[in-house]
Amino acid sequence: MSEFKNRGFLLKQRAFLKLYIYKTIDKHKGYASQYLGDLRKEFKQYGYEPTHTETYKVLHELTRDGLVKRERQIKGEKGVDFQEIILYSLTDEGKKEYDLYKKQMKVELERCRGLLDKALEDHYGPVR
Amino acid sequence: MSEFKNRGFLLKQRAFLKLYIYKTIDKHKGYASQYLGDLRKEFKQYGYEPTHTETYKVLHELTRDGLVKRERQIKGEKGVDFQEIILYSLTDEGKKEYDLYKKQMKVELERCRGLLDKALEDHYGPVR
DNA sequence: CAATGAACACTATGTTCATTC
DNA sequence: GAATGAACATAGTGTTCATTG
Repeated sequence: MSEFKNRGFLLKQRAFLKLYIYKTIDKHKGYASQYLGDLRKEFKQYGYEPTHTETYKVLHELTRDGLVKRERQIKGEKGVDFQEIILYSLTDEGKKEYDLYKKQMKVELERCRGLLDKALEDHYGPVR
Repeated sequence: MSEFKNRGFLLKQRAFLKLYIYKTIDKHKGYASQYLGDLRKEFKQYGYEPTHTETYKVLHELTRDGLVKRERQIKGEKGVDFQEIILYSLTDEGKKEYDLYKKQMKVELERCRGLLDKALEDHYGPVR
Protein backbone atom coordinates (compact mmCIF):
# COMPACT_ATOMS: atom_id res chain seq x y z
CA MET A 1 0.00 0.00 0.00
CA SER A 2 2.78 2.40 0.83
CA GLU A 3 3.89 1.34 -2.59
CA PHE A 4 0.92 3.16 -4.04
CA LYS A 5 1.67 6.47 -2.41
CA ASN A 6 3.30 6.73 -5.79
CA ARG A 7 0.58 9.04 -7.01
CA GLY A 8 2.81 10.74 -9.37
CA PHE A 9 3.89 10.17 -12.89
CA LEU A 10 4.16 6.66 -14.26
CA LEU A 11 4.53 3.58 -12.15
CA LYS A 12 7.93 2.42 -11.02
CA GLN A 13 9.77 -0.41 -12.64
CA ARG A 14 9.93 -2.29 -9.38
CA ALA A 15 6.16 -2.54 -9.09
CA PHE A 16 5.88 -3.65 -12.67
CA LEU A 17 8.46 -6.38 -12.23
CA LYS A 18 6.96 -7.50 -8.95
CA LEU A 19 3.67 -8.20 -10.60
CA TYR A 20 5.33 -10.38 -13.22
CA ILE A 21 7.41 -12.19 -10.67
CA TYR A 22 4.41 -12.86 -8.47
CA LYS A 23 2.67 -14.37 -11.44
CA THR A 24 5.58 -16.53 -12.43
CA ILE A 25 6.21 -17.84 -8.93
CA ASP A 26 2.55 -18.56 -8.57
CA LYS A 27 2.56 -20.65 -11.72
CA HIS A 28 5.66 -22.69 -11.00
CA LYS A 29 8.71 -22.72 -8.82
CA GLY A 30 11.76 -21.23 -10.34
CA TYR A 31 14.91 -19.34 -9.57
CA ALA A 32 15.94 -15.75 -10.03
CA SER A 33 18.25 -16.07 -12.94
CA GLN A 34 15.66 -18.07 -14.80
CA TYR A 35 12.99 -15.45 -14.19
CA LEU A 36 15.31 -12.80 -15.41
CA GLY A 37 16.06 -14.61 -18.63
CA ASP A 38 12.40 -15.16 -19.34
CA LEU A 39 11.47 -11.57 -18.66
CA ARG A 40 14.22 -10.31 -20.87
CA LYS A 41 13.05 -12.50 -23.68
CA GLU A 42 9.47 -11.33 -23.31
CA PHE A 43 10.35 -7.66 -23.23
CA LYS A 44 13.09 -7.64 -25.77
CA GLN A 45 10.82 -6.46 -28.54
CA TYR A 46 9.84 -3.51 -26.38
CA GLY A 47 13.41 -2.47 -25.91
CA TYR A 48 13.20 -3.20 -22.22
CA GLU A 49 15.90 -5.28 -20.59
CA PRO A 50 15.57 -5.59 -16.83
CA THR A 51 18.77 -6.01 -14.81
CA HIS A 52 19.60 -8.90 -12.57
CA THR A 53 19.88 -6.61 -9.58
CA GLU A 54 16.36 -5.35 -9.94
CA THR A 55 15.08 -8.89 -10.06
CA TYR A 56 16.90 -9.84 -6.88
CA LYS A 57 15.59 -6.77 -5.16
CA VAL A 58 12.03 -7.80 -5.81
CA LEU A 59 12.71 -11.32 -4.62
CA HIS A 60 14.45 -10.17 -1.47
CA GLU A 61 11.63 -7.80 -0.71
CA LEU A 62 9.08 -10.57 -1.06
CA THR A 63 11.20 -12.80 1.14
CA ARG A 64 11.62 -10.18 3.81
CA ASP A 65 7.88 -9.66 3.89
CA GLY A 66 7.24 -13.38 4.28
CA LEU A 67 5.41 -13.62 1.00
CA VAL A 68 7.64 -16.22 -0.61
CA LYS A 69 9.51 -19.29 0.65
CA ARG A 70 13.05 -20.03 -0.41
CA GLU A 71 14.37 -23.50 -1.03
CA ARG A 72 17.97 -24.29 -1.81
CA GLN A 73 18.72 -26.83 -4.49
CA ILE A 74 21.59 -28.14 -6.58
CA LYS A 75 21.21 -27.79 -10.28
CA GLY A 76 23.02 -29.76 -12.99
CA GLU A 77 24.21 -33.29 -13.64
CA LYS A 78 24.81 -34.85 -10.27
CA GLY A 79 28.35 -34.69 -9.04
CA VAL A 80 29.57 -32.91 -12.10
CA ASP A 81 28.24 -29.42 -12.19
CA PHE A 82 27.52 -28.00 -8.79
CA GLN A 83 25.40 -24.94 -8.95
CA GLU A 84 23.32 -23.92 -6.06
CA ILE A 85 20.06 -22.23 -6.94
CA ILE A 86 17.22 -20.91 -4.85
CA LEU A 87 13.70 -21.91 -5.72
CA TYR A 88 10.83 -19.65 -4.84
CA SER A 89 7.23 -20.39 -4.06
CA LEU A 90 4.42 -18.32 -2.57
CA THR A 91 3.49 -18.64 1.08
CA ASP A 92 -0.17 -18.59 2.03
CA GLU A 93 0.13 -14.97 2.92
CA GLY A 94 1.94 -14.44 -0.34
CA LYS A 95 -0.99 -15.80 -2.30
CA LYS A 96 -3.33 -13.42 -0.55
CA GLU A 97 -1.01 -10.52 -1.09
CA TYR A 98 -0.62 -11.40 -4.73
CA ASP A 99 -4.38 -11.20 -5.17
CA LEU A 100 -4.50 -7.83 -3.54
CA TYR A 101 -1.49 -6.55 -5.37
CA LYS A 102 -2.90 -7.64 -8.65
CA LYS A 103 -6.08 -5.70 -8.04
CA GLN A 104 -4.22 -2.58 -7.07
CA MET A 105 -1.90 -2.84 -10.02
CA LYS A 106 -4.78 -3.07 -12.44
CA VAL A 107 -5.92 0.35 -11.36
CA GLU A 108 -2.40 1.69 -11.49
CA LEU A 109 -1.62 0.25 -14.91
CA GLU A 110 -4.83 1.66 -16.29
CA ARG A 111 -4.10 5.04 -14.82
CA CYS A 112 -0.75 5.03 -16.55
CA ARG A 113 -2.19 3.89 -19.81
CA GLY A 114 -4.65 6.74 -19.52
CA LEU A 115 -1.79 9.16 -19.20
CA LEU A 116 -0.08 7.79 -22.28
CA ASP A 117 -3.28 7.69 -24.27
CA LYS A 118 -3.96 11.26 -23.36
CA ALA A 119 -0.53 12.30 -24.52
CA LEU A 120 -0.88 10.39 -27.76
CA GLU A 121 -4.20 12.02 -28.39
CA ASP A 122 -3.12 15.50 -27.34
CA HIS A 123 -0.11 15.47 -29.62
CA TYR A 124 -1.02 13.22 -32.51
CA GLY A 125 -4.78 13.45 -32.68
CA PRO A 126 -7.60 10.97 -32.24
CA VAL A 127 -6.79 8.76 -35.23
CA ARG A 128 -3.87 6.49 -34.76
CA MET B 1 18.75 12.13 -29.24
CA SER B 2 20.91 11.27 -26.30
CA GLU B 3 17.60 11.61 -24.57
CA PHE B 4 16.47 8.44 -26.26
CA LYS B 5 19.32 6.30 -25.11
CA ASN B 6 16.65 5.71 -22.51
CA ARG B 7 15.95 2.29 -23.92
CA GLY B 8 14.80 0.96 -20.71
CA PHE B 9 11.57 0.82 -18.91
CA LEU B 10 9.05 3.63 -19.30
CA LEU B 11 9.85 7.09 -20.50
CA LYS B 12 11.04 9.74 -18.09
CA GLN B 13 8.81 12.44 -16.75
CA ARG B 14 11.10 15.13 -18.12
CA ALA B 15 10.61 13.99 -21.70
CA PHE B 16 6.89 13.79 -21.24
CA LEU B 17 6.69 17.30 -19.83
CA LYS B 18 8.98 18.68 -22.47
CA LEU B 19 6.65 17.55 -25.20
CA TYR B 20 3.73 19.32 -23.56
CA ILE B 21 5.71 22.45 -22.95
CA TYR B 22 6.93 22.55 -26.52
CA LYS B 23 3.36 22.33 -27.68
CA THR B 24 2.12 25.05 -25.38
CA ILE B 25 4.91 27.46 -26.22
CA ASP B 26 4.35 26.81 -29.88
CA LYS B 27 0.68 27.71 -29.57
CA HIS B 28 1.07 30.89 -27.55
CA LYS B 29 3.57 32.74 -25.43
CA GLY B 30 3.26 32.14 -21.75
CA TYR B 31 5.23 31.90 -18.57
CA ALA B 32 6.37 29.02 -16.44
CA SER B 33 3.98 29.31 -13.58
CA GLN B 34 1.08 29.50 -15.97
CA TYR B 35 2.20 26.39 -17.82
CA LEU B 36 2.50 24.58 -14.55
CA GLY B 37 -1.00 25.50 -13.46
CA ASP B 38 -2.47 24.37 -16.74
CA LEU B 39 -0.62 21.09 -16.72
CA ARG B 40 -1.68 20.38 -13.17
CA LYS B 41 -5.27 21.02 -14.07
CA GLU B 42 -5.09 18.73 -17.08
CA PHE B 43 -3.48 15.88 -15.22
CA LYS B 44 -5.30 16.17 -11.98
CA GLN B 45 -7.75 13.44 -12.87
CA TYR B 46 -4.82 11.13 -13.53
CA GLY B 47 -3.40 11.72 -10.11
CA TYR B 48 -0.36 13.36 -11.60
CA GLU B 49 0.81 16.68 -10.27
CA PRO B 50 4.05 17.95 -11.76
CA THR B 51 6.27 20.13 -9.60
CA HIS B 52 7.33 23.66 -10.34
CA THR B 53 10.97 22.64 -10.30
CA GLU B 54 10.52 20.12 -13.03
CA THR B 55 8.81 22.68 -15.20
CA TYR B 56 11.65 25.15 -14.76
CA LYS B 57 14.18 22.48 -15.54
CA VAL B 58 12.58 21.81 -18.89
CA LEU B 59 12.42 25.52 -19.66
CA HIS B 60 16.02 26.11 -18.67
CA GLU B 61 17.14 23.19 -20.75
CA LEU B 62 15.33 24.53 -23.80
CA THR B 63 16.83 27.96 -23.16
CA ARG B 64 20.33 26.61 -22.79
CA ASP B 65 19.96 24.75 -26.07
CA GLY B 66 18.80 27.87 -27.87
CA LEU B 67 15.39 26.42 -28.65
CA VAL B 68 13.34 29.06 -26.91
CA LYS B 69 13.61 32.84 -26.48
CA ARG B 70 12.95 34.53 -23.16
CA GLU B 71 11.28 37.90 -22.82
CA ARG B 72 10.87 39.74 -19.55
CA GLN B 73 7.58 41.44 -18.83
CA ILE B 74 5.67 43.03 -15.99
CA LYS B 75 2.38 41.50 -15.16
CA GLY B 76 -0.54 43.07 -13.29
CA GLU B 77 -2.27 46.44 -13.04
CA LYS B 78 0.31 49.03 -13.90
CA GLY B 79 2.05 50.57 -10.98
CA VAL B 80 0.17 48.55 -8.44
CA ASP B 81 1.18 44.97 -8.65
CA PHE B 82 4.69 44.49 -9.92
CA GLN B 83 5.37 40.97 -10.88
CA GLU B 84 8.06 40.16 -13.33
CA ILE B 85 7.35 37.18 -15.52
CA ILE B 86 9.29 35.58 -18.33
CA LEU B 87 7.52 34.84 -21.55
CA TYR B 88 8.71 32.03 -23.77
CA SER B 89 8.53 31.54 -27.50
CA LEU B 90 10.20 29.09 -29.86
CA THR B 91 13.23 30.09 -31.87
CA ASP B 92 13.49 28.94 -35.47
CA GLU B 93 15.74 26.15 -34.39
CA GLY B 94 13.27 25.41 -31.64
CA LYS B 95 10.49 24.90 -34.12
CA LYS B 96 12.59 22.45 -36.05
CA GLU B 97 13.61 20.64 -32.93
CA TYR B 98 10.03 20.47 -31.77
CA ASP B 99 9.07 18.72 -35.01
CA LEU B 100 11.81 16.21 -34.61
CA TYR B 101 11.17 15.69 -30.94
CA LYS B 102 7.52 15.14 -31.58
CA LYS B 103 8.27 12.42 -34.10
CA GLN B 104 10.64 10.66 -31.76
CA MET B 105 8.27 10.90 -28.86
CA LYS B 106 5.50 9.29 -30.84
CA VAL B 107 7.56 6.19 -31.19
CA GLU B 108 8.56 6.30 -27.55
CA LEU B 109 5.04 6.85 -26.25
CA GLU B 110 3.75 4.00 -28.36
CA ARG B 111 6.50 1.74 -27.15
CA CYS B 112 5.50 2.50 -23.58
CA ARG B 113 1.86 1.98 -24.26
CA GLY B 114 2.76 -1.36 -25.74
CA LEU B 115 4.48 -2.30 -22.53
CA LEU B 116 1.45 -1.35 -20.45
CA ASP B 117 -0.95 -3.08 -22.80
CA LYS B 118 1.13 -6.19 -22.65
CA ALA B 119 1.05 -6.15 -18.87
CA LEU B 120 -2.67 -5.55 -18.79
CA GLU B 121 -3.21 -8.42 -21.15
CA ASP B 122 -0.74 -10.75 -19.45
CA HIS B 123 -2.32 -10.26 -16.06
CA TYR B 124 -5.95 -9.48 -16.69
CA GLY B 125 -6.69 -11.14 -19.98
CA PRO B 126 -7.71 -9.89 -23.41
CA VAL B 127 -11.12 -8.52 -22.42
CA ARG B 128 -11.02 -5.27 -20.58
C1' DC C 1 31.50 -20.36 -15.19
C1' DA C 2 26.39 -19.53 -13.47
C1' DA C 3 24.00 -17.83 -9.84
C1' DT C 4 23.45 -15.04 -5.93
C1' DG C 5 24.25 -11.07 -3.47
C1' DA C 6 26.20 -6.73 -1.69
C1' DA C 7 28.42 -2.27 -2.40
C1' DC C 8 28.78 1.48 -4.73
C1' DA C 9 27.56 5.19 -8.11
C1' DC C 10 24.65 7.88 -10.76
C1' DT C 11 20.48 10.16 -12.46
C1' DA C 12 15.91 11.64 -12.08
C1' DT C 13 13.05 13.97 -9.35
C1' DG C 14 11.19 16.19 -5.17
C1' DT C 15 11.63 19.48 -0.99
C1' DT C 16 13.35 23.35 0.85
C1' DC C 17 15.40 27.76 0.88
C1' DA C 18 16.42 32.49 -1.44
C1' DT C 19 15.31 36.45 -4.02
C1' DT C 20 12.63 39.94 -6.37
C1' DC C 21 8.90 43.14 -7.17
C1' DG D 1 2.11 36.92 -2.02
C1' DA D 2 3.37 35.14 -6.99
C1' DA D 3 6.98 33.93 -9.80
C1' DT D 4 11.60 32.50 -10.66
C1' DG D 5 15.48 30.13 -9.45
C1' DA D 6 19.11 27.60 -6.90
C1' DA D 7 20.60 24.32 -3.41
C1' DC D 8 20.03 20.44 -1.25
C1' DA D 9 18.10 15.73 -0.30
C1' DT D 10 16.19 11.30 -1.48
C1' DA D 11 14.74 7.46 -4.23
C1' DG D 12 15.04 4.46 -7.89
C1' DT D 13 17.84 2.01 -10.53
C1' DG D 14 22.10 0.63 -12.92
C1' DT D 15 27.26 -0.86 -12.74
C1' DT D 16 30.70 -3.02 -10.54
C1' DC D 17 32.73 -6.03 -7.32
C1' DA D 18 32.61 -10.37 -4.23
C1' DT D 19 31.54 -15.07 -3.09
C1' DT D 20 30.42 -19.76 -3.59
C1' DG D 21 30.35 -24.44 -5.35
